[in-house]
Amino acid sequence: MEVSEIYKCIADPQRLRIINLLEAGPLCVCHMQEILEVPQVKMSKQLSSMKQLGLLEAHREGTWMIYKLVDPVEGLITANLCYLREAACGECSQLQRDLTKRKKLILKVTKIENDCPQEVCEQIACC
Amino acid sequence: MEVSEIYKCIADPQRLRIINLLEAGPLCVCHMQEILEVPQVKMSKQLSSMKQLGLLEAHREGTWMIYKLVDPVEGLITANLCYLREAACGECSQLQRDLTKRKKLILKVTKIENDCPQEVCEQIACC
DNA sequence: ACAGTATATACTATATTTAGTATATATCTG
DNA sequence: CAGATATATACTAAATATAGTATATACTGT
Repeated sequence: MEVSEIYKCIADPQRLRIINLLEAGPLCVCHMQEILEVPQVKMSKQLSSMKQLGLLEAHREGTWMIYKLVDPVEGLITANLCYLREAACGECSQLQRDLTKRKKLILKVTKIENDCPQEVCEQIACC
Repeated sequence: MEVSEIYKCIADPQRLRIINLLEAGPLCVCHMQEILEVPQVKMSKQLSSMKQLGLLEAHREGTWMIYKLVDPVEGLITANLCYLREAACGECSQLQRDLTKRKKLILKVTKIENDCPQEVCEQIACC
């Protein structure tokens, strides 16, 4: 995997937002969709292209597909996210907002099915 | 200037090589052309697009245009270059080779016109 | 004013990326 | 097995980016 591919990936604001979310923990497609407010096709296509690139992995859990970040180029992604989350620009504050939204969503989902321990849900958003 | 624009810029191997060169100091178009071995049009167009983006600045010196890096987003570029120069991938070693080539070229150029102090040439490659 | 060198731009062809609609697949539930 | 939910894919239209050829501009030295 070439570094230029990684940069091409994070050069798209939408994809950067996906990576930002997944860096905080695995998520299923429908939750990402809800957080980023994008149509299903778009989300699915972006995820599958990033998976093909080797940047993401996925496994099925019932009808859900849980995606997670692989970050193969020795933390290049992590380093940049770390940087961007601190930075003061429009895109950067969006990343922060997405993370907040992610937390709220996971909490909400956890409340519905109260038999699932929150630690688990926080990690894989399984229920 | 949006961060995604910066990433879009370094996502192109050719442009990354240009940025890598300029991070080591200002250079004129013809020298970059010689180091990267690309046709004049391509070089010129890439430089002008990066200039329009606000990533580069240029000033004329005789018939030469000297370009230099502006790096406006608080060292995002510098941080990544720092990272990439250490990394072990094809693109990364190319960056190292370009820097070596740059040094040699500047030395060669300096020898021809021996009335110009080398310190100056190293910095702006003026002669 | 002219020839030479360095650089930029206009225009065009081509390739790559993105977005949307419709449809397919996979899994679960009753 | 039928209906519901979640996700993926095929196909197409549209937008963007890239590359090449030819031409223009800007400056220097004669």
